[in-house]
This record gives sequence, C-alpha cells and structure tokens, in this order.
Amino acid sequence: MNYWLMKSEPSSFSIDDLQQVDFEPWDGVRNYQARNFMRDDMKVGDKAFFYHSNAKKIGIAGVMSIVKAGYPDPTQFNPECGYYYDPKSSEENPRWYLVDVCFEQAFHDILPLSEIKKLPELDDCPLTQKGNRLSVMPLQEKHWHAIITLAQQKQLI
DNA sequence: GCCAACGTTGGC
DNA sequence: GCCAACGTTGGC
Repeated sequence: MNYWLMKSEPSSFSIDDLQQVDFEPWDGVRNYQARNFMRDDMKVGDKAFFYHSNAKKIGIAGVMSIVKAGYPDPTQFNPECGYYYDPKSSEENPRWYLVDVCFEQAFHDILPLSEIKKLPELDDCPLTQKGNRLSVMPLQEKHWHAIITLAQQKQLI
C-alpha cells in the first residue's frame, strides 16, 4: 500500500464536503507530475491525507482512501467545464487523469503545516520543502506515521 | 494582497 | 533547444 498527500482549497472542496458524498472524483488536476502519480501509481486501497491549502487554517484535515485507480478526467472533454476543458486532449488520447477518493476520517481540527514542518522525519518530504507546488505527492511510510503520531499527540484523532 | 518559486508557452 | 515572458500556486 502506498501513502499520498492531496491538496485542495477548502473554499472549493473541503474535507466536510468529502464526508457528505459516497466518493469523489478528484478532478481538475492539470499538472503533469501529479497526473503521472494518479495515472500510474495510485492503487485502490492506498491512503491519502486531505490537505487544505490557501486557507485560514493551512494543514492536514483528515484521511481518505483511493477507491478507484487512475482513469481519464471527464472534465477535460467537456467545453462546458470551462477552465478544466482542454481542447488539446481527446478521448482517444487523454491528457489528464484522476482517481476516486473516499472519506475515511476527519481530524478534530486542522493539523497545521507549521507543526508538520517541525517534524525531523519530514525534512525530506516535498511538502515541507520550499517552493513546492505539487498538489498530489507520494509520502514515505515514515512521513505518514510521523504525521499520524503527531495528530495523536495533539489529540486530533 | 504580496511575492517567491515554479511551470508553461511560444518566438527564434 | 534555448530562454524570456507570462501565468499559477500557495504560504505569509
């Protein structure tokens, strides 16, 4: 099983929104590196942190699981999807992929990025490195467990 | 709202 | 293939 971190701006989609649906197609990712992870590496049963970016409280909001592996993002084919529509993509040769995710648990409060940065185990994690803009990133098992342990210490789980 | 870091685009 | 210009991300 693999571990991941996936970012979303809570003003457009938050962990509370995820909790209210059976599953969610993680659409709209338009970055090749993130695309490759979703298309090639994410498997059913993998776990991912739900990260709130560009928000009042920045950090990890909870845990979700991957319930469907990579498949073409349908919004890229639909001109009505506006910003997500990609005229250079086609159903025969899709450019963008997504996975379906499912709610697992919400932390009682956001685990702040500032706290996560203090973990020595996270020094080699893309999340805490400067200029990182990856919205979907793999985590090492030690990253995952260090974050879970911190959440437990802070009684967020 | 600012701005540093980064990715993409397009002319050459 | 280079690289300047531009757009986006995302923390602060």
